[in-house]
Amino acid sequence: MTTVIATVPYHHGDLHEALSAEAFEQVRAKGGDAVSLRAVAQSVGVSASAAYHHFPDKTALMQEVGHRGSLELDRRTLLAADAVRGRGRRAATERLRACGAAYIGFAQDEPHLFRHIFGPDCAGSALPGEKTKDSASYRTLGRCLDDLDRLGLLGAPRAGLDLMTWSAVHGFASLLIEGIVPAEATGPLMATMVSVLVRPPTR
Amino acid sequence: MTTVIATVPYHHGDLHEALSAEAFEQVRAKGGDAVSLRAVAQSVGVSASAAYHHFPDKTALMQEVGHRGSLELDRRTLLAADAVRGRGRRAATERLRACGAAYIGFAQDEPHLFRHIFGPDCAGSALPGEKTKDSASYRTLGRCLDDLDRLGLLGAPRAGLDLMTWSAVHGFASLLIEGIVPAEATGPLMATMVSVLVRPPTR
DNA sequence: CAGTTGATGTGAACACTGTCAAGACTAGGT
DNA sequence: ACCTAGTCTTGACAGTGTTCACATCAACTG
Repeated sequence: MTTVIATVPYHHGDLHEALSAEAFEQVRAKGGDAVSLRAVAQSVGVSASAAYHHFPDKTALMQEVGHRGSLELDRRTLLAADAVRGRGRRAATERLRACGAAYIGFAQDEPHLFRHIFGPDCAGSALPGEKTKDSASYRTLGRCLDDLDRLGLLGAPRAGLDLMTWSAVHGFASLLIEGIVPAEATGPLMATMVSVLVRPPTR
Repeated sequence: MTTVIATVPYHHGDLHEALSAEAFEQVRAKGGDAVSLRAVAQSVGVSASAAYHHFPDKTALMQEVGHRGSLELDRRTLLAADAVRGRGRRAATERLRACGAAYIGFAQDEPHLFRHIFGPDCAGSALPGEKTKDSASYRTLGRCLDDLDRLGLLGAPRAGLDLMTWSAVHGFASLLIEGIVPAEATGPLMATMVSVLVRPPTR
């Protein structure tokens, strides 16, 4: 039991944070549809109606869960992209592949979270001000394409390529976690992507 | 109103069909999460528990709704592809674009249905025997690519292109109906797809 | 320091959900 | 005529999101 130095708020400490964190963990484990406000509240050791002093809705709580999830997704793709060093053709190509693979890998590792992030409750209205449209993972992917473009390796005009790439990666991830396409298809998919996007080496 | 000739079953006529059709309509209108077994049963004019003599679960009913939905999706894509006549370069290219646009158009017109079809309840286990993996719309898309391949217009090896194309179209449709990308992006997206897949005319 | 105030908690209640068990009705075969 | 098997209803159970009246406690006001 650590004594908190900072001014401890009223009864619980920080119920908002506690509820949000617990909800996140439960969504991650059981999926958004399977978690109930009551269960989350009980796990935190608080009455169900207490949550309504920190969130207007169950939906609001779930949206915050979605926001946490998308932060994690962004982190993973950025990490994967940054892990590939170098400025040459090989590096730029590999960076794009790694970035896409990380996106898909996240969906594979955390299917419930992934579904929830892009589910109807969260996707439409992210936290105030920010559009999911320009999410960090989208921009990370775009930067990989920029690198290729700078090297003159793109086989098609740059404009629109990021949206297409994101769509393909996202769509494949969705189909994957629903069991519609097998996990073994991930490697080939990214290989096809690269072969379609990147101009073959002139020799 | 078509009169059924076959031996009319017991009390209701064909409750299985009636429930399935009504559920389909409600999912289509309100979305899968917003329809309840009880409401469907009541609309049909029957007690809620009556449904359990025709479906083991609510999930089973919803799966049948999903199946109906995917039949409709298949029909739309096939129709769009068949509407483009001709065997030349222009026709084959336009056919691919039309096929993808129809897929996306379905999602746009029937977002609830589209979400439901590929939602966790339906996608995994379609009706007995058939994998959604080789759905008709997937095969239709593949045939468009075959046409292009026969004409030698594909800029990359044929294998894997269908999966990538499907992923992109499906992913874009998903992002679109969640409001993450704007509807105006549909045209450009399909244009980019074509420009990436189809080799530019040699002149 | 006494007292008001507003944020934060509780418990009970409402209307709803999916699901199940017990019984009523009905159709068809013997 | 009877019985069986299929069909549907009523009533109940546990669980859900949400709201209400009420308790509690921190901090500010006079």
